[in-house]
Amino acid sequence: MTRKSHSITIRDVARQADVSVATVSRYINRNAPVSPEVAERISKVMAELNYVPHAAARHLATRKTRSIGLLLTTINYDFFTPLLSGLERVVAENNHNLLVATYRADLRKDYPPPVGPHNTDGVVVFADALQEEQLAQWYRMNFPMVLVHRTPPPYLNIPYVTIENKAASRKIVDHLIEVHGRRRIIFTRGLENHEDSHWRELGYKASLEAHGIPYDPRLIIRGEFDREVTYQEMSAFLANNHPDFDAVFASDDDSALGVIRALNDAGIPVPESVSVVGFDDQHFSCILPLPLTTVRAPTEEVGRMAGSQILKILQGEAADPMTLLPTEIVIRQSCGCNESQS
Amino acid sequence: MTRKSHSITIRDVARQADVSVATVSRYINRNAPVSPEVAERISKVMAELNYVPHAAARHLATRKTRSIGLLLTTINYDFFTPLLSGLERVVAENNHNLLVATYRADLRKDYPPPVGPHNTDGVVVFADALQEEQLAQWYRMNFPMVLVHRTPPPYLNIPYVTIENKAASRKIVDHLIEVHGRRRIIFTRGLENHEDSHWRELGYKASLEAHGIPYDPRLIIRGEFDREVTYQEMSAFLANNHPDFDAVFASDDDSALGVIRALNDAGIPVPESVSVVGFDDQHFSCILPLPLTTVRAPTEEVGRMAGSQILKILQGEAADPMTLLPTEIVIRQSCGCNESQS
DNA sequence: TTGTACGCGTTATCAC
DNA sequence: GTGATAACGCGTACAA
Repeated sequence: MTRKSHSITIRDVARQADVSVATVSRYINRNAPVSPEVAERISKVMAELNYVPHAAARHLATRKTRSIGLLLTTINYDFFTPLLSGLERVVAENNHNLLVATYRADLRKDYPPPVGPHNTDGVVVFADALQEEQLAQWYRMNFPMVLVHRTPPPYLNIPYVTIENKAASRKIVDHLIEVHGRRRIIFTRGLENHEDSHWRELGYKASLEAHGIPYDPRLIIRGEFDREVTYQEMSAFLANNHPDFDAVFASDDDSALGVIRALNDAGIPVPESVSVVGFDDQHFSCILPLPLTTVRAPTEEVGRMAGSQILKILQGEAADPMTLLPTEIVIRQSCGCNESQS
Repeated sequence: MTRKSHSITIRDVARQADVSVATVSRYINRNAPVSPEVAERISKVMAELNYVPHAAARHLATRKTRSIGLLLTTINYDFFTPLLSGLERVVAENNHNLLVATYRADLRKDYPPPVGPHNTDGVVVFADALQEEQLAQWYRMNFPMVLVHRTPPPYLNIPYVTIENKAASRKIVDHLIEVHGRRRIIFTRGLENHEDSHWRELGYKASLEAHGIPYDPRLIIRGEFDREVTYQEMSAFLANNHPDFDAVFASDDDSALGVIRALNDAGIPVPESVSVVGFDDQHFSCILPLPLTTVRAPTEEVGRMAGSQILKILQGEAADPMTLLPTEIVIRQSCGCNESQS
């Protein structure tokens, strides 16, 4: 260590305020009484010097980083905006920092995740950003975690927050069937290994079954929660001679846009000939000239809840093992209804 | 310090591998030769112990955090998704972490920004997240910064990356005038203190002037880059007896949606009676049933460039003082054109 | 109420 | 090529 640091430290403050570093520390952390006049002196010197405690040193001494990590698979979807927004707000309100990182467990098995015990006090893990093995390891060492849009494996008691997928999916498909008389309904799958997609498909099947409609695997289309992929797949479906259909349940709103575009390309009138519904109620969904009938997912609240759960754990409280946020279907016009938009 | 830490340290590795901590450190950082067999031993022990170096300790010793901060005013807009995505990618590729934080300089004058020299090696500052005074202070202490969507005050030589606003705005208004014969064009302003909005307005004015159309302040509407605000303002405008108009240049696509909705509510046909154009080419803009004529802003690249600039600085290289990314107008249908959508 | 001194986990500087 | 060991800046027993 040769290079004398030129940054100002607590020692500089102490010297100028003519007290010990301990006193300055106490003043900063307000964890022990400091006489008013000394406090005044310290405060003034700190302001003069623009002193800000060095985080790393603090972390090392405290063994707390005051920051929490968010582990995502990708940042490509607008879906993440409300999630991030909600999480950041809660985290910031509690004077913590937020580290945002992407990680594809399947791609980088040899590298450790970019956020973890070494640089955060806890992490929020989205969907399948982490593999079970990694979850298990952190679980064993009691590292605080909260899962979002994913349930933990049964033997790992990790708190999670997710949304109600199945019932709402079933309801929206019910609507297609009962109100609009649709019976040949396509489902565009989301990403594999993504529970949301899985549950939505189950809701879809449940509805079909309840109405005595046979499940036809030819009506299941790949979509990956991606507008472009869904557009391609839907177009391919339409191009070949395909089974009849009269509705599409897209696994999310973004895919629904891909579906609609493919349908438009093919000259199939929506919603007259084919009803289209989605999931999420994204930012754009209500404003489309053909407003989307969809399921409202409280994504921002998922972010907030994840934040408050992880903070609870950090404060030594027990987190709720499971937070299941309600969803509701919102009927607009892409299904064929003609209600006023909301 | 009472609580003996149970985390495994470099010392544990050293002991088990039967070498000194210095050697382990050398192995980890590959900054000095280590005999192959020793390397092998260390490597094995590290894997067994799941050892990950403690970031804070490293930071303290190195005086480098290996993380960069992103300072935003808010995360409410989908606009940030590509920005964040681009930035995160570059940052991660260079083995750095990304701290995302919001800060409203105007609201919390007494609190220091959540990211800064104390916990990052450098920050990317969006628009007016920071006040000049703070910029100046960090500049004086040589703290690495890159501004995005903002130019630094003239006396602060801070690198910035932003997009070409004025020329594109002028071009899109030219289009309205020259191709569609519009002459009474509304501009919905973005946020105050936001340079993008400012430059877009200048482009708007330049176009008017070039065509000999008088500037009418009554045609300037508040919008704040927000769909809802713009909707309200536009509706209010329409409700009172207002001057004639035949087109709207919205300061961003999100506002354009608010405009269109207000117009729809009022029964004014778009684009027949009124052309509407936006700015940004957001994710949803091309898929609208009335695809939006707008300006394509390379927001993801702004993120990437900001990342590479700040990393350059961290590596001791000089950053480009200014990075001005080109924009291009994309003609779709909301202006009245009937081109195929892209 | 205040000060002294040690430890947090790592890097880097010496010697060897 | 390797091993001791002093920093890095801060928090906190413990003593006063």
